[in-house]
Amino acid sequence: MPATMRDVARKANVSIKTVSRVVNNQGEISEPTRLRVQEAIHELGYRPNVVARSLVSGKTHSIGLIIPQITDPFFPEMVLGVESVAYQRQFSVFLCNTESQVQRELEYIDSLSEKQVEGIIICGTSLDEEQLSQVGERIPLSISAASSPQHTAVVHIQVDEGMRTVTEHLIQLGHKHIGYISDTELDKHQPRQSAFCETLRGHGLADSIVEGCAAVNTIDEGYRCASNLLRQHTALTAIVCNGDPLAIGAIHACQYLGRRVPQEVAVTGFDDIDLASLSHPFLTTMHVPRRKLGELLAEMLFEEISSGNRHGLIVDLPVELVVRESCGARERT
Amino acid sequence: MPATMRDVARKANVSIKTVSRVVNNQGEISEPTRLRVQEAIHELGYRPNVVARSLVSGKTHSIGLIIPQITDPFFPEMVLGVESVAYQRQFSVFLCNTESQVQRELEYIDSLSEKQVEGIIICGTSLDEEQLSQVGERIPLSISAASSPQHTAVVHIQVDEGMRTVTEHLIQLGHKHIGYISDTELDKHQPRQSAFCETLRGHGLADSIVEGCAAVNTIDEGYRCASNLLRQHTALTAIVCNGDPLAIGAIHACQYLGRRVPQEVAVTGFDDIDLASLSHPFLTTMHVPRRKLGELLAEMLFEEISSGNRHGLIVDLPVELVVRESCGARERT
DNA sequence: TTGTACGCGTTATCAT
DNA sequence: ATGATAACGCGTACAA
Repeated sequence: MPATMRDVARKANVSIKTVSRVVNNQGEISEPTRLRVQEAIHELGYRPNVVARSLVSGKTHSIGLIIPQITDPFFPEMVLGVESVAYQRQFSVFLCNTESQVQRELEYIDSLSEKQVEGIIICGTSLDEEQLSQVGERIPLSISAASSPQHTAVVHIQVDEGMRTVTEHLIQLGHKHIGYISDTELDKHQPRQSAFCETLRGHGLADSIVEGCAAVNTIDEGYRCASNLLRQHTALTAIVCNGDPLAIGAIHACQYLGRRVPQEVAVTGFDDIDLASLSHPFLTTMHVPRRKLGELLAEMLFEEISSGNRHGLIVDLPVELVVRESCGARERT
Repeated sequence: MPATMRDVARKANVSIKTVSRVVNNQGEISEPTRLRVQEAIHELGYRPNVVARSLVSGKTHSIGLIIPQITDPFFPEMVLGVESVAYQRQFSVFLCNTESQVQRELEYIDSLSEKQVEGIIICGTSLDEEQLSQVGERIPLSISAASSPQHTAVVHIQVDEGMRTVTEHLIQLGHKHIGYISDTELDKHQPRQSAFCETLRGHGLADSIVEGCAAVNTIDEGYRCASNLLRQHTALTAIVCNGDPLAIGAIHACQYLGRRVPQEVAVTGFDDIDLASLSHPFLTTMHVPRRKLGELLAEMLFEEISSGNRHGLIVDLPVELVVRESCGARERT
């Protein structure tokens, strides 16, 4: 049973309010009583109870961070970004791992708001615009997403732009039969996928579109999907992957099927995780500034928290093509 | 201003206590009033305020998790382990990233206990046994460490055993001049390092001991240290690294210096992160069950939390040698 | 079955 | 400069 202000007050022969004053350095206090109080605090090992403080102030100095999977190499850096700016602001962050389950995401949102967090950051949500708006209505919300629900601050990673760039890159290298593998549900309304399709269509390659769907962004899934794709569509000379792990799996699949990368099949990734510069061949991919993403999301959230109103800020985060070896940009025959 | 129990009570024409009863499903309540209350709850969008609840119960249903760096590939899986068992128990976890700074670790500990977390898990601490004991004295504490401070539950990763195994492996392959690279301060009292030295000594190779110190467990640091080591000690035919990223950096250094791995220089890692099975050559390393580690730490913590007393449980977590290519176990000439 | 009154540890408003 | 007292939102004991 830790000591309370009351205990300190008794020991120092002062009122509770006086203790409160020295703890928070507010108001004028005579030097002798201040010292008496501080001594009592020290002797009793008194530490303020933030829960009680929060009940009064209505501020918990904590936020929630919801992500699908911390083991997905995309997220650690982004979490780092969030955590570091939260630390600067003296906020604590609840980490919530949904394992990509909508149900769990909803549970976490409820749990967090019951715990009176002052805001929530969601990255890689499974919720729709409607649901996000509802959440943003009652609590500051900062998300990374393609759409821009009302009441929420959002960071657009320019992922469609990026997908267009990669696809153009492959077309320029002479590819006409290009496959697409994604870990998000295949759906022409997905900005990435539609960017991919439209780029092909823009070059008169509409008929060559071929897609595969992975359950999660892992090497194994990439291997599985690419194997299927390559077996069913022998004309394929390139595979665009929406995630580096998928791409690395795809490269393995090519190697297993005896199709050389990049000479016979070109492969591209997305995100530029550490693995991308260590795979063989080195992966051509889109670089996404993940730490920056986390920092931005956090800063936007704190902006809304401190200002007290939901401006629904929107920021674009550019991505950048990193040409390495897996497309044979220079050697393709 | 969210609705409170009082608001609900007024709306439903009942006392606060009655609302409390239906919210917590306790006591007998007549069906009509229960319905009235539930309707009021729904209409007002009432959500219980966990902060107030915590103040009364003294339980916050949250724990703290302190790690050095989430971007170090060792930690995401371990964090996953902790988070998933916390989720099962309906606990929230505060993620605290110290960036390996003692100062920050101490700040986090204070902040967490002020926030009344019910326990703290620390992995990769910079604190000494004394400091950890003090923390464990006033709050359930679960750590992964080499020593076993009082009042704390600890998981021993059998890392000295592992280091011995790797070293033996190299000696058996005929190596006589073996270097050692670690990201922890070089100190003969470090269990890993002393296991390494003693194994060499046990085989009459005491004179060949050579060590390098890395600042952090990264590929770049491994590259830097291994370069120095190889230049200063040309007789080296093997390098033991206390971390896979270091080992991968070391391999790069060998390649850069024109020394083939594993034919001319053997390299071993530690931890068996994903990278280890993707590097070239594939890395021989010690597998550490990281998710299991997180789960264990969490379970031990919850055990102490629910039982209410500090038994200071101690558990050993075995590691396992994974022989891949980087030592040329079969091809060495 | 339902309500009253008090306490949790802190901050804030007014006095003194 | 210091103190008494009432909140904050909820649970619990004890009544009714």
